[in-house]
Amino acid sequence: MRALMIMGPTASGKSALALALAERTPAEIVNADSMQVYRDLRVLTARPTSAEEAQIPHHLYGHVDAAERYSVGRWLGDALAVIADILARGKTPILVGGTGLYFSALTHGLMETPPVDVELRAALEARLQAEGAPALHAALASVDPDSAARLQPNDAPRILRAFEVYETTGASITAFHAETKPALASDAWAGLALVREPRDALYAAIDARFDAMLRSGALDEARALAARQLDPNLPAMKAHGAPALMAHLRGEISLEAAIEIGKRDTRRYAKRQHTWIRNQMSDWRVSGETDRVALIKIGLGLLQG
RNA sequence: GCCUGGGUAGCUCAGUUGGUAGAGCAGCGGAUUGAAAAUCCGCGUGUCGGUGGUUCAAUUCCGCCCCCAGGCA
Repeated sequence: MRALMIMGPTASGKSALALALAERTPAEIVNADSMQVYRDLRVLTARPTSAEEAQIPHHLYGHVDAAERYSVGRWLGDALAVIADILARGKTPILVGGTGLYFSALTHGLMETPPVDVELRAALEARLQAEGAPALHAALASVDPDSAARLQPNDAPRILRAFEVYETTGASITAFHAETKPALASDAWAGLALVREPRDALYAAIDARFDAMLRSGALDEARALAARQLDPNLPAMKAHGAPALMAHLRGEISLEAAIEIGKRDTRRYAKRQHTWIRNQMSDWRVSGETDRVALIKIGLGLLQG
């Protein structure tokens, strides 16, 4: 028994495929999407419906509050526990999602470092605010030249991370990377990555789905999220469409403009997902198949090994 | 039908005193190890409406035609 993983660009139909496969074999579904974990974002992240969740057990969907800062590390721990549990019950874990990094943590691993002190993190963020990313990058270069050399001077999150790892451990994050081990053995999983090219049809599906989200209460969801007055830098506050819809609710932009921004951000994301699949997933079965029956056949084949 | 303005990148437009053209947005390529739906790097993708003429050379000048907008009938 091994795990099946399904990755694909947003709106490519991967959740429906996972459900179809779970109906044909003893399996449970595990979320591998960084935004569908947030409780507050049911509509905007196109999470499976409660009817679908009633059909087949779903895990790691909406189990995190938007006020929390979830991360790859937390997800990896959660996912490994859920996978072990499903396997122990004699079922197949089917992981579905669009977050390439999450799958990578499972199949290629995530480095192991001690937890970072909250105050150190806050101090570095303050410094980033005050001096800007290039200054922090220059400072990093003086203590960890290897990492600074492969990071762009404006890539704030990565510079910050490299810095905090160095401050905490005294070693280069690049050295930690080199020691990474996969969380799952290569024979413990099979992966199916969906691509949609040319992208015109996918982009049309993205636009249509965003319109459908609005009819399903996306604006109300954005209003409720805005009412919580959370830090706009929290991950959940950056879900596609959320920042623009909240800006509209504040009267800053028209609804039409907000919709266009939400759709555009989603399209750009789909493009990045294609780039990831093309260049980071050589050990996956990559398929441009769109026919439902054919896809189910491919999925079942991968389950058999 | 006549007059005026306009047809240049997917869109909105700029420009070339004649030497095959450039901005914004959209888009495309890439990176990706605890924010990853994040973040960052890179790239103009073009029968300059059509056709004939003048010219060494026309997207640019001239003629004719087509299309769009507004005005007059």
